Amino acid sequence: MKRQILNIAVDTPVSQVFDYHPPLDIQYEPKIGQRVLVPFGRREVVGFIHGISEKTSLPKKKIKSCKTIIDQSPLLNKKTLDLILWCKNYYHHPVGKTYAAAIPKYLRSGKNPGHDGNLFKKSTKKRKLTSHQKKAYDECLGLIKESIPVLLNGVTGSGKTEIYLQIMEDVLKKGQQVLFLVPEIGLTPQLSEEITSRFGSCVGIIHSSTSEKSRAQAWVSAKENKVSIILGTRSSIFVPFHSLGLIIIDEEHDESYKQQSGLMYSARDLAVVKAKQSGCALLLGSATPSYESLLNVEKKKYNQVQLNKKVFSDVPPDKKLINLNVSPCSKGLSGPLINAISKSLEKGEQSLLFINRRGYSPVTMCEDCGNIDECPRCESNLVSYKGSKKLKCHHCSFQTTATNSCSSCAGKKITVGHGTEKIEEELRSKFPGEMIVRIDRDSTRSNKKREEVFGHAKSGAANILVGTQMLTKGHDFPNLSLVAFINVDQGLFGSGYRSSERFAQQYYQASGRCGRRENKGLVLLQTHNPENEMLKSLLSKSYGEFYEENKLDRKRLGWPPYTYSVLLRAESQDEKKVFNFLDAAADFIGRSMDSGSLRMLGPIPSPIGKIRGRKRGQLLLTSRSRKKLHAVGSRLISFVDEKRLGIKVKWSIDIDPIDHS
DNA sequence: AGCACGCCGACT
DNA sequence: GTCGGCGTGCTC
Repeated sequence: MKRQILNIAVDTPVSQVFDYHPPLDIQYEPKIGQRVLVPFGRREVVGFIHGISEKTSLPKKKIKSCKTIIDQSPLLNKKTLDLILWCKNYYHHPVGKTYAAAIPKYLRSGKNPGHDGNLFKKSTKKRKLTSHQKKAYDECLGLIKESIPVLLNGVTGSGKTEIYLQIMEDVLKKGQQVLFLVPEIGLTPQLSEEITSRFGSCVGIIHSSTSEKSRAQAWVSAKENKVSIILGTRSSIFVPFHSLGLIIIDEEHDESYKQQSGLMYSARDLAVVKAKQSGCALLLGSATPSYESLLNVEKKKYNQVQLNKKVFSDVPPDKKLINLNVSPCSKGLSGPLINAISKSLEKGEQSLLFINRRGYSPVTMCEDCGNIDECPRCESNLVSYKGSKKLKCHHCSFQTTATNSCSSCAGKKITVGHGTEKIEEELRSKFPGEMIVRIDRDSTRSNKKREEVFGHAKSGAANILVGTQMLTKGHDFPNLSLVAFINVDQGLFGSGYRSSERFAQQYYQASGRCGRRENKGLVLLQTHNPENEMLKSLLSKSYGEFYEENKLDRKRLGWPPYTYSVLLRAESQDEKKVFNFLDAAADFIGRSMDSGSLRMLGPIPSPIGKIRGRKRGQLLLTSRSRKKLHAVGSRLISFVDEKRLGIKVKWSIDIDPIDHS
């Protein structure tokens, strides 16, 4: 009898699997999904059994034998394998690289984590649902059985979390497991506390600062049905469950569900695939759903449950525009805004100022010669930091000490524009003695600092909060009565087709958090375009109504979700190599595509044309037909592979990119 | 991705 | 003479 052939996926950037014989001294019967140790070139690597067959197209001499089969029972079950396979095909990613992206490093190195023991359940303290919550809960429960995703579209403060938790409990009672995905755990500590305190040690937690070993432990525990819940960030979508009954995607609109390098998957989209493949329920939740999901509701691909009532009934906040053409700013703050903050302080309430730019100022310019400080390695201006007296690049690690005089003409340098640091400085000068807290990536670097800063913000000790989008993500500030957007124009009218959606989400998320209980809130928006129709809609309408209006532009211009898109990127020190590659790709696509069904934009230099000394370019493909786009992608990859076009440049393909840059 | 091989420049 | 730079090619 012939020896079996095992098709092994190895972590290497080629599209093929590698054929091996089972080990000579066979430990376990080979099964798909097991890890194996194989000789590969002159090293030994861990691979995965991807297929088992009787024949191979290779000469027998070339085929080596596996050294060992690591797992007795496969590490990866059928459902996880199906998802990995789907990923490989959909995202046009090399087989072995797809396995590598899906599986924790600890397990990929062949190690086994062992168990951490005690699995007791804590008593669950169920909260009583309001009548509106109960209605939404009942609807969700009914619709979840229809085997299509349910979008729980519930305004900020409507108590979505309690609904998730009670649905979870129902699923757990049936003896099934739950996967609860969140955008970033660091941003929602209260949620993980709530879940662990209710469900105790049958919860496995996976996020960016979970150790490699604990991550592996959570994986294996889920597979062996030793934990009932996995709470985690996007990579948890690949956890092999023993008997998964429900996936919850909290804040489904959040862009951090999309991986931005390597296997550029969307955990939210994969959840849809996984739920379908494994026949489990899927609940997506948001106060500001993505346009993709809202369109899916319209297309009846999702069921929707709406929850428009807050748990604590409140008066909606007043919303006002501040016309910056009439009320000039001092370092970003207009007179009316200063007055509003004063009033809020007098009442002992909190103010939140939103500005999506960290640092002191985005531009530093010489007053005399107009010279602007730029990064020597990137096509980007250096951001000034006053606190640390530095100029930093936000695209690479470059930083330099700030000087007062221009390097070319010795003139005086001035800062142009404002970031969180400058707003903070101005607030301190206008409101001396008040506790002001700045919340952005820079001020929350360490766990300790993050806890300190958020602690002050949440306890109400800090009267004024300044921050980036970090502030709008899932935090409750009980004493908040004023929310102000410093630079509306940059957000709402920013470049990229998604900027208005993104700003609307930030706006509704932040403004939904102000004015709880009886104190009426106020939302202020500083703008140079007070007559703009889109801005007026934002103020007078709900998120859903704004979407109905705003989506028409997206549809008219043919941007996602009304079309699908693929972005081919390339980078190299040598700009010629970048465009040789992209031109060849564009030429190939031009020759092979059916006219009309595909739109090609580029090749063009990327919006940031150079990062870390490497020139960057891109080629965008859009189409109404996902199928066609996928076929073009496949052919393009084989073409690049065959012609070895990719050897001189670093290139990548991004399926369903979140923006076209 | 690793890792080796191979072919050119500037060192003891 | 050879140490080492990184371009090229292969891994079942």
